[in-house]
Amino acid sequence: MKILLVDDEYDILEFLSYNLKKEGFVVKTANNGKLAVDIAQRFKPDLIILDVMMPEMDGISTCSEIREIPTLSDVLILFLTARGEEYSELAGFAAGADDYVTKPIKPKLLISRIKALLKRTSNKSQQKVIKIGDLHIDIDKYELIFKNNKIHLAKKEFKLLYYLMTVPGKVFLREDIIANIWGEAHVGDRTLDVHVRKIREKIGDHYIKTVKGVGYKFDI
Amino acid sequence: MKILLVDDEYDILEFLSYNLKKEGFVVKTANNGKLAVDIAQRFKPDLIILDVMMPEMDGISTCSEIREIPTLSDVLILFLTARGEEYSELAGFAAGADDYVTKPIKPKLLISRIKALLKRTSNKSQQKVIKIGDLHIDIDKYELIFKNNKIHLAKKEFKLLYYLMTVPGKVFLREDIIANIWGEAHVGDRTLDVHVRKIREKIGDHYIKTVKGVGYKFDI
DNA sequence: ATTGTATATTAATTTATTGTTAACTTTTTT
DNA sequence: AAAAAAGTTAACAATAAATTAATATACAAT
Repeated sequence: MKILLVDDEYDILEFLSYNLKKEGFVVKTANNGKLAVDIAQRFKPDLIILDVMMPEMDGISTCSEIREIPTLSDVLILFLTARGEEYSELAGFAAGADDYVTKPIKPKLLISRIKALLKRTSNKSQQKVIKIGDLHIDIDKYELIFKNNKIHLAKKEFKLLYYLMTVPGKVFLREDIIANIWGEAHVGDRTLDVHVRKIREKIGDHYIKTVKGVGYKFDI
Repeated sequence: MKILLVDDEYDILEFLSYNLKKEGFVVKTANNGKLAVDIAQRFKPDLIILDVMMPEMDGISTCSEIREIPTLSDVLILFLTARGEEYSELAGFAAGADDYVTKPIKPKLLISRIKALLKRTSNKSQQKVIKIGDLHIDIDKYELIFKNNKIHLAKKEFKLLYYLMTVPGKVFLREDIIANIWGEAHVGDRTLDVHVRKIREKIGDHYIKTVKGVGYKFDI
């Protein structure tokens, strides 16, 4: 997976580049919008990470320009914005952004979001119904059936259980779960546990297993 | 599903093309009516999105021309019109349009409408009568029978109940319901609730279930 | 055109559900 | 035994929807 990083600050380019390469991404960088557009056309990245605030040509303009290049029309674009720049979320999505992450950047969060983004576009055919053991979850009906009885789950509970059930047996990292269910929002340390507990109350303890220090997994 | 996009403005073609491709549609574009007719014959799209206002050959003429081509006679046609162009709605439907959306275009709304449109026709066996439990709804007669008694529903109530009944059990998102029943009009936040309540008053509470934070579903 | 009636929408308020946090406990790891 | 991580509980805050009543709109009959 190829990523083009665009930011005017050299330190940030270095820092992110290092972290992304460590994850196995092929990374190229550009320190301004003009250059980014040039490089993008030759490099053909899968994802472009754009800083919103840059001198001369800002991220939004760069994004709009990229979206107009037919060969790049479906590259993913992720914005980096400073917290509190209200405008950028709207303007960014309007310009064709796929996601955005606020600074200061936590590499792990960023990587989590990137993976979610890449995955979202690769598995188009998301499974609508998953059956495992006594459980049967249906995203269209927003319904969970457990031993032939409908169980009511609140939205967050449903999303969480569904997420874990998408790959039974796989351990999902706490941080990935949070990035997926909550996105940006800063959520307290115990919030996820409380939701897990609520689900366990309804379907029993054994389905959702804790992997201490790592995360949770769904298993029979 | 194949879509042919026709607009004279390059920006709009790009913008919509990007958004539609992201949804998994196969998209081709044309920047004038003449070209559109040509491409349509070879591409055989399921849906043609036509801007009404175009120099030389406008959307309405293009639409009429397409409707006269036997192999394209049942392609769906959706118009894009600028808000306030009163005439186009009437003229458009007269020329054989299936739906229309006003600019500025909100991609989510557009996609919602497109899906509704495609579904409506793919369900060739568009059920005129749906029977579920004690209910029996007949779209032609505009009639609802509940426990062998005719129940009178106002137009909006009827459309809403019918929409939910088309796929029993499936949760319809609030935004999709609104896009489908109200279309363009900006409708207040509680309007849908009030209509749901009126239906519930007539057929009892349990048929229409609320899925908090998501939408409503029809279920027995 | 005027009136009456049905229908649709909004606004204000209430109710219910859902989500989050904080404080404390238990379990696991080192 | 200490530290770290997760479990548990209950309080509360936030959110969404239900409800009600008041208005607005549309439509038909006169």
